[in-house]
Amino acid sequence: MKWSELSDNWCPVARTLSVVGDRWTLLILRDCYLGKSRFEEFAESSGMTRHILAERLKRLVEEGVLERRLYSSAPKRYDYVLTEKGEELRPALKIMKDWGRKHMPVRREAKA
Amino acid sequence: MKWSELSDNWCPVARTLSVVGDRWTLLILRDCYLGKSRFEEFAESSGMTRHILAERLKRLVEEGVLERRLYSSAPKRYDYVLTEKGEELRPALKIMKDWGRKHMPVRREAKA
DNA sequence: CCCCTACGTTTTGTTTTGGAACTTATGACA
DNA sequence: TGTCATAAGTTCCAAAACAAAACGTAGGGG
Repeated sequence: MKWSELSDNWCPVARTLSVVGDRWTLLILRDCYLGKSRFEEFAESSGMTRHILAERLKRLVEEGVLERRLYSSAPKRYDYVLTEKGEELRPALKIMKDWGRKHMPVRREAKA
Repeated sequence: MKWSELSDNWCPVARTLSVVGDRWTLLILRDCYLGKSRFEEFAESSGMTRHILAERLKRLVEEGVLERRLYSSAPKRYDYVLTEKGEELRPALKIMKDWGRKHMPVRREAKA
């Protein structure tokens, strides 16, 4: 089954996952909730490749979770801000944060 | 960056995603919260391939989210039940369900 | 015997991802 | 004016993940 098919699944969880159901997308949202909005910020913070980041941002904008906003006109620079729709997923990330703190202790040091 | 590296990330959300950060894994959890526990039930309900399902179940058991339980000894049959750790993610799925209902209406019919 | 159930594994080919270099447009500095 | 820096992407190719379908295994029932 493919992503696109999931978006019309009978189950609302599946439809949600058709938008945010991969680790990179959820890490982008985490960064948004932490106040980040720029391409370079997302790339550095999450450790994902620019390739994947660009693709995920595009989908999040298409789905109305983020809004692409011109923040500098010369040179043209865009950033990404949460819509109300995007804000409404914040509690889900909060639960994942608490769950991670409780159940997934850090075992070794990592750079990212 | 790979899954394994995410598990030692400084961010608890990232560590959580190292376990449940893909659509199939979260769909398995959804099925568990709906009361399903058997391999065939997961396979049919979610539409994922048996290959992927087996791999995800294995990881969920390794991470202590599910428990593999012998429910028939002849022939030997196993199913998968939520641990307390797994139960604690239920609220996150609940939020995704509500979000999907509100923001992701079904556009066409789909079989799965 | 032969087919059925049910939890998987194997195989083969396609799609997605990872990693790194490259592009474009502009500002800053000398 | 030339060179470097910034920042948002794009392009390329190899490696990894995935999809689909067949196969394996260990019984049970007719």
